[in-house]
Amino acid sequence: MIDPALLHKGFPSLDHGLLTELAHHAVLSDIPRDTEIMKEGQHVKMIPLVVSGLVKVFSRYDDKELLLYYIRPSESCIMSFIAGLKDLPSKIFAVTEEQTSLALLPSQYLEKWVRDYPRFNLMFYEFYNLRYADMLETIHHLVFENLDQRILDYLKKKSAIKGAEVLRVRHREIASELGTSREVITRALHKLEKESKIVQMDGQIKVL
Amino acid sequence: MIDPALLHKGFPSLDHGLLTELAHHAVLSDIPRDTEIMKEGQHVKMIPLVVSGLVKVFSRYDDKELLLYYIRPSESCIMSFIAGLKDLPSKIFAVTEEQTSLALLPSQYLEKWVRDYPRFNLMFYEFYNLRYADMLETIHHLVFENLDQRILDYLKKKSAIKGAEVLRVRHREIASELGTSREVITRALHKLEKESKIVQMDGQIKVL
DNA sequence: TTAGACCGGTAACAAATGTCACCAAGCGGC
DNA sequence: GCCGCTTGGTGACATTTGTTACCGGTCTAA
Repeated sequence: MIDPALLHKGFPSLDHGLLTELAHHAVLSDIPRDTEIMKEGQHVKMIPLVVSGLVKVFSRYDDKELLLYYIRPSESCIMSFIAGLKDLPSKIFAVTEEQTSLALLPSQYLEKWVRDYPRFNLMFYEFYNLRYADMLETIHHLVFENLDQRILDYLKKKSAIKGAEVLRVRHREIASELGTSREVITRALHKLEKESKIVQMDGQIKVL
Repeated sequence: MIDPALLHKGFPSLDHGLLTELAHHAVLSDIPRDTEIMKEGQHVKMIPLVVSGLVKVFSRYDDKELLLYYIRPSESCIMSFIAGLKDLPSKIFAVTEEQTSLALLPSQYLEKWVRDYPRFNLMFYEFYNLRYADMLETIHHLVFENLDQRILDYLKKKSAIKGAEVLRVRHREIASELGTSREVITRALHKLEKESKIVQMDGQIKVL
């Protein structure tokens, strides 16, 4: 049971009845940064609504990873929703990128909410749309852009999401999130710097 | 107005009330093969349910394309659903790959159906899941596989979807759907043939 | 202080993919 | 037949990306 007002703040489209219903069954969970909250193959009992913080969702194969998208405050994880609704295993990984606060909804009530609350459905359709758009964008980058451009887009997006002009991010992390290797990133970043598209200074990167 | 029995056949999970409601407003449309039924930027007034045939969905940039997924009988296009629900423009293209029969649902009733028929929601969640899985798979192929393996997977999938062991497909078409060029495909197919993974004979390809 | 860990830098090379130029075979229309 | 078109085949080359093997700097724990 959590405070309905807290939910209302992040999810203002939900009407009163649904809000109290959700708040009644939800559990609030504070999670430190860099914590894995979902891994591949895992079955899900709780659907998380992100109240504050930031969650990174990615795919992994062998040792290689690829960033798929971020889940921001007032959003949720549709993989959990799917998995909860049909008791399927997850195909992706999720890690908190910052200290994050989640409202956890027990998946046993999902069917009821889907049945009784149209707004609940509209909300999750909205979340699906976000992810569909994200995945499509990711595919676009992969197919139609070279690595330099991908890195640039990645940095711009990261700046926007973090609300920071200057990024403190390791070459190794960029490499991992773009599914390539550290040396390649170092090389490309230097090229971008020569082309005056970014500036690097003591471990920080700024997109121009 | 179309025959509810026709809809029931392809979408047996829908209950009687919903079925008659949908059938009442739906329009049946037969479309020849290789017809573009949705293009980027287009606003959508009708949500298609595929009754028979096959629809190919892809992304395009400049002259380059990439196959995203197929929409098969008893499925629908979630991009239309999104676009219909929120009057947003499409970000993808869709083309009939075979002679195709569609049941078109006017998007003006979407909100009502979402509100009144839980099964309607469950059905579209199911469609979303299909697409999410498809896109994730596409990303996997792009990031974690080389071109040879991608081609092989592409051919296998195409065989499965068409229900044909032997494929009659142009090198140029494969190239287009994988977002690369014809020469590259020709070269790779020969390599696969040398490795005894496929056979090519007078314009046909068989996966072994 | 030293050992180990991480970070970024870099050269040289390997492999994968994209591009260009051209050719030959088949096929349908006239 | 001949023309124009599409299809596939192929070599040579450019470009992009991945890999390997180093280096030196910085930081921290012992």
